Amino acid sequence: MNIGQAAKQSGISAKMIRHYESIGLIHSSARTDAGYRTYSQNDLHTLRFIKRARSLGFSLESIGHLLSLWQNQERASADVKMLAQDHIQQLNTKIRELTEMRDVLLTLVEGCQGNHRPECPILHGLEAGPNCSAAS
Amino acid sequence: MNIGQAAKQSGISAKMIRHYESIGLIHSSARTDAGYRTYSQNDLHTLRFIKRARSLGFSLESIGHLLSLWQNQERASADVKMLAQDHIQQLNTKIRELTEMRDVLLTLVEGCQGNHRPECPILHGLEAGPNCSAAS
DNA sequence: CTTGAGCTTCCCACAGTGGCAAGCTTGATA
DNA sequence: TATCAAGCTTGCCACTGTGGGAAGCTCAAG
Repeated sequence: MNIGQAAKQSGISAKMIRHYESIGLIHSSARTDAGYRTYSQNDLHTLRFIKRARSLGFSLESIGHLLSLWQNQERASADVKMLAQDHIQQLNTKIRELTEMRDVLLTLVEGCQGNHRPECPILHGLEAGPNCSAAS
Repeated sequence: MNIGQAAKQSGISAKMIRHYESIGLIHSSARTDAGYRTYSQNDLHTLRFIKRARSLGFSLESIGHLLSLWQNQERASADVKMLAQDHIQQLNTKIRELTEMRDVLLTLVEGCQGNHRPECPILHGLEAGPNCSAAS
């Protein structure tokens, strides 16, 4: 199967497949005499694994670790679990940060008339600092 | 005040202040004869505005809009409000995505023994796709 | 006058993805 | 068989926002 087919079937763009190869995330695929990359079902399996890991927000670096654990029959599930928990932590941190931002913004927006006049608590908030008293 | 002072007092690194100037987010500051950038209280005010907008997650592009509204005495608060609401939307979308990722991962992690043995539901989940039945 | 801190510009890096261009291959059709 | 479109190749540039470093100038204090 050529790269276009592999892209369609894995959900990863051809561009990205080449990129993943270039950074060593996946092994260099086989090539035809003309130099076309060819992909086996096994390769496809790996690409799908990557696709799903990406969709859970793992970084390419973490995915590298996950792949090597996946392919290592002697792995300890504890190692995988640690990676996953670590990522959950990061997700929670990010979620918390974004939620705080949103809540501050919501407060500001609620106070804003949103009319034709220039008076605007949102701008005042940015000026004075919503977190001015609460440090930064 | 030199750029170093401005950086300390605004919380934006000197590096970034120069960058913001280079992309036109802020006006080019005054210079001494020797070519050193100098910043007034007014400039500092602007930098702090940017700092706070950044801390609420606004993109530099949006901050450009916010700045011009801020400096325009004839703005309509409705315009500011729209920008803010738009950003809240984006934050909510992101929060939702990350939360979904986290929840899927939590489910996988719960099923994993996390011991010395290779059997690992997390890897199975990545293989088969946690969202395999639920589309992607 | 020397020294060290601070400033200048310019280039490189990161993660992850997209786009474009020049040139070759492949397969089908006229 | 000649040709044409679609698909492949590599390579370079873009984005966002930030940091690092180098080479060289300036300023203030000793």
